[in-house]
Amino acid sequence: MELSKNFEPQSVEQKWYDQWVNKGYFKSTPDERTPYTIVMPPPNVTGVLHMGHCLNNTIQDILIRRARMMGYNTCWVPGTDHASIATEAKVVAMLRERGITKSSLSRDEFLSYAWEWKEKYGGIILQQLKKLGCSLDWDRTTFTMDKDYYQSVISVFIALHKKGVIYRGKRMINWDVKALTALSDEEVIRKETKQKLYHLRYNVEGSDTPIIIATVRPETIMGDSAICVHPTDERYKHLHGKFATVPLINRRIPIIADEYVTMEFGTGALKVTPAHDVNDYALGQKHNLEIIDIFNDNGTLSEAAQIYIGLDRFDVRKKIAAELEEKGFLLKTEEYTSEVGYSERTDVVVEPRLSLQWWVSMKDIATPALTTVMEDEIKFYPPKFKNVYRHWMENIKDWCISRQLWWGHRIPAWYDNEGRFVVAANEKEAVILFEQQFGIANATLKQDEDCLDTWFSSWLWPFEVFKGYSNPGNAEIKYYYPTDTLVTAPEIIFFWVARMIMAGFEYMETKPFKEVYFTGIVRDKLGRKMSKSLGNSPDLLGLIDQYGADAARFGIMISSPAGNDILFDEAALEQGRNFNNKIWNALKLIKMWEGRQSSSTLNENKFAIDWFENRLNEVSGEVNSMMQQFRLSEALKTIYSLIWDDFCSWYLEWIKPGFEQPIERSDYEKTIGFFSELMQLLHPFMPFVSEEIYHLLQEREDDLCVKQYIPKQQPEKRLLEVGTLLKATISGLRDVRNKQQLKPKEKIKLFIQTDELAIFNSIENILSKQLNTSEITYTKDSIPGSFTAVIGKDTFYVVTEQPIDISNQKTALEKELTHLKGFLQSVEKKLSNERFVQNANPEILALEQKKKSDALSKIKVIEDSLKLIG
RNA sequence: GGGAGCAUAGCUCAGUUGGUUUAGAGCAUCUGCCUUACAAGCAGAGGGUCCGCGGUUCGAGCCCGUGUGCUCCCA
Repeated sequence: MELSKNFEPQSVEQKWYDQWVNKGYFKSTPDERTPYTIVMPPPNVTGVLHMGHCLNNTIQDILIRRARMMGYNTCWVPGTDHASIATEAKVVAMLRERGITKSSLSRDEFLSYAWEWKEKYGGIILQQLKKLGCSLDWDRTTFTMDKDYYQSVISVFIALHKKGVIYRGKRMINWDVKALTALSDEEVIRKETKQKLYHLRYNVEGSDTPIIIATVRPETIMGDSAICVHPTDERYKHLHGKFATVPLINRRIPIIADEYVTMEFGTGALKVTPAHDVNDYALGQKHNLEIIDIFNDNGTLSEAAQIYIGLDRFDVRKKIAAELEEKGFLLKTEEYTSEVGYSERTDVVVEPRLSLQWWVSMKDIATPALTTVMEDEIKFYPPKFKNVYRHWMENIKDWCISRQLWWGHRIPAWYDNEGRFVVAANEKEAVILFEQQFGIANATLKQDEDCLDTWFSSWLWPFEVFKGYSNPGNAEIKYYYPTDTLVTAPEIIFFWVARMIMAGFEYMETKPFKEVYFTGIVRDKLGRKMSKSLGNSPDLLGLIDQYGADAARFGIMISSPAGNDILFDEAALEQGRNFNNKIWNALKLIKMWEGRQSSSTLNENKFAIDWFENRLNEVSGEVNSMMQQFRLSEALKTIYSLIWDDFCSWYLEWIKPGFEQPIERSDYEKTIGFFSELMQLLHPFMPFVSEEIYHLLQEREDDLCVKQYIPKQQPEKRLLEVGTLLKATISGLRDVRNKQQLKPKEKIKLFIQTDELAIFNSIENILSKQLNTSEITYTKDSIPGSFTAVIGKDTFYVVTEQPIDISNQKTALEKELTHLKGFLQSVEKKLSNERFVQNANPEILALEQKKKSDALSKIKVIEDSLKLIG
C-alpha cells in the first residue's frame, strides 16, 4: 500500500466519526459497570462554535474518552440552552429584517416565529462539535425548553413559591432600556468610563450661601429628594435640618446628615435620588425620603420629571447642563473616570430602577451548597476558586428571576384586575386556588407576561437531563446521578455552578457532581480576551479544515496550562499538524519493514526493546497521575515527548535495520505493539489520527476508541538509568563529531574507558550504529592523538582518519572543570558545616557525600585529560 | 475602598512537606546538515541577579515581612 507523503486529516475524520457513531460507542445505558458521567454545559441555542467551546469540549472529550478506555460506562450528555435574552434579540432582529415589529405581534405569533427560527438555526453548534470529535451520546440531546423540562421549571417555581422562597417584591434592579427588561447583577458588565463631574448650585432656604453638590448625572436632579452631608463635616454643620431648592423645578428638599457620605469626594455634599441609584435608594429608605421615578421604560424622561418629558436621558444630560449653565447653576465641570454598568447583551448603560419583580430568597438554600464545597465534598480544580466561591456565597443577595421577555418559561402567576394573584400550574388550577384564597369563584385571571431568567432553568440541568425531577427515582437518575465532573468557565461560577449545587441539594438531596474543573479564559496571543469587536476570534471551523481536528485539539490543549488562561496562537496548531506528520512518518518507516522480516536469533535489539517497554510503563504511570490532578496540558506534553523523542528519535533509530536489511520478526511485532500502545495513550487527546494509525499498523477487528487500557507494571529503574546514560553518551559524542565537522558518513574509532563494562557491552551495538563507528575498543589508558570527551564518569577517546583538531577541546574541558570545581566547593561547604551534618536527614547527607565523590572523580578524569593534551 | 491571585530564559509555563548537582520543558533564536520515514525534518548550541529589599534556617526559587508591578472579583 502506498502511503501519502503527509497525514491527510480531511480524508479520515468523517470516516472514523461515522464508524464510532454507527457502532454505538458513544451510547450509554445503565449496566453493571461504574458510570462516569458528564453533562455538557449547554451552549446557547443560537451559538456558533468559538474558542471557549472548543477548549471546554475538548477537555470533556478527553476525560470521557479516557474513562471509556478505562472500563467505565461513560455518558456525556449534549444539549442547548434556550438563552432567553440572546435568542429573543436574534428573533427580533430577524423579524425586523422582514419588516415585522415585535409589538405588532401577539405573544403566540411571536413564539411561533421564535420556534421556527430555533428549529432552523438552533443547535448548529452541536453539529460543529462532531467535527471536533466529541464523543457525545446524541440520543440524549436535551433542550431547556423541551416539554418535560419546561414543566419541571414551572413545577420548581411553584414549589419554591409555596415554601416562601420565591416572592414578589419592589426592589432596585438593573434595567436594560434597550431590551426593556430587568437584568441580574451578573448580567451587568462594569467598564471604566470617562465622564464629567458637574458642580451644581442648590439655593438654601433662608440663607444667602448656596450648597454645592457634585454629580455625574445632572439629568436626574428632578428626582432628587434630599441633599446629604457627613454629620461631622464642619463646612455643612449649620445646614442640618434646613431645606434646599432643586434648580429649574424649584422643589423643596431637606438637607440631611449621614455617615455614608465621603467628605473628600466632590464637595462633600451629595444629591440623593432614591429612584435612580442603589445607594441613594438605601439612604432614602433609612431617612424615609420620597421616591420620584423620572424615567420611562425606554430611558426617556417621564411626566414626573416635569421638564424635558419624552427626551432620552443622555440628550437631556447635554441639554440640562447647558440650561443650568445659562441660568447660573452650573459652577464648573471636571473630567472624571469611574466604572459604569453596561448590559451584557445590548451594551447600553444600565439604569438602576425600582421595579416589581419576582425574587428567590437565597440565604437558606445557599448554606448547604457552601459547606459542600468548603469541605471538599465537591472538589474544585484549581482550588483557588473555593475562595471566590465562598466570598460570593457568604455575601449572597436575592436573585431577581423575572425577565420582560416572551421567549422562555412563562411565570406561572395569575392575576385578577385588582392585582391579586395566585401561583399555579395552569389557568384551571389558578381559578380554583383563587377561589380558595380570595373567596371569588370563576374569576377572570390573566397570566403574568414575563419569563424566567435563563439560569432558572439551567440550574436544574444535571438532574433534569435524566428527568430526575419530572420522573423522580427513575433508573437513569439513580445510575448516573450525581454526575462525575463538571467542566466549565470560571466566569459562570455564580450564574450557574453555585446555583446547580443549590438545586441539587434542594431537589435531589445530594450534590450534582463530584468535581468541577474550571478552564481558563481563551485570549489571543497578546493576552486580550477574544471578542467580536476586536476581531481576534479565529474562525475555528476554518482552522479545523486547514490543520485537522486533532491538530486543533492539540493546539488548544498544549497551550492550556492547568488553572491558567490560555493564550491562543495559531502556531500551536501548526505544532499539532507537525506532530500528526511525525507520527505518520513513523508509520511509513515501519511499513517499509513489513515485507522484510527475518527470523534470526541474534537478539541485537534486546536492550532497545526492554528499555522502551520500561519507558512506556514509566510514562503511563506519569500520565495517570497527571490526569488525576487535571494536569491535561502536561499529560499531553509528556505523551508528545514520549512519541517524538523516545519512540521516534531514539527507539526507532536504535532498532532501525541498515538500508534494505531485514528486521527480526519478533522485534517488528514488538514495535507494532509499542506503536499501538502509544496511539492508545494519545487517543483521548487526538482521536482521529490515533484510530487511523491503529488500523493501518495491522488488520484489526476492534477499534481503538473502545480498546481497554491494560494496567502497567512498575518500570525497572536500572534499565531506565542505562537508557539515560546511553542517550547522554550518544549526544556527547555527536557533539564531538559536530565540532570536528565530521560528515555523517565518516567513520570513527571509539575507545571507552569505564568501570561499567557490562553496561557498555549491552549497548555497544546501538552506540556503533548511532555514532557510525568502525570499531569500539575498551581501554584502561588514555589514547594519544585522540579527541577526549568526558561524559558522566566515563571517558571516551575518538580517533578519526582526518587529523584531530584539539584547539577547542581544551577550552571545553576547562569550562567543564570550572563548573565542577564550583559545584564541589558548594557541596564541601555544606559537608563541612557541622550543623548541616547534625541536622540533615541521613539520606540527604549520603547523597551529598556521593555528589562529592562523584565530582572528585570527574575532576580527576578531566585533569588527566588536560595533562595529556598539554 | 474591600478581597483574591500572580511575578522563574525573548514568549508560554513546570519546579510535589525547604536539601535530587551552579534551576528544567515547549516554542522562538543561532549554527551545521536535502544523512534512504519525516526540511511540516535531523543533529547541536546559546540564553536566567528565580521582581527589589529585609528576615527565619546549617541550607530559600520554595517559608515570613515589606516594597513595586500586573490581573481578576466585589463595592
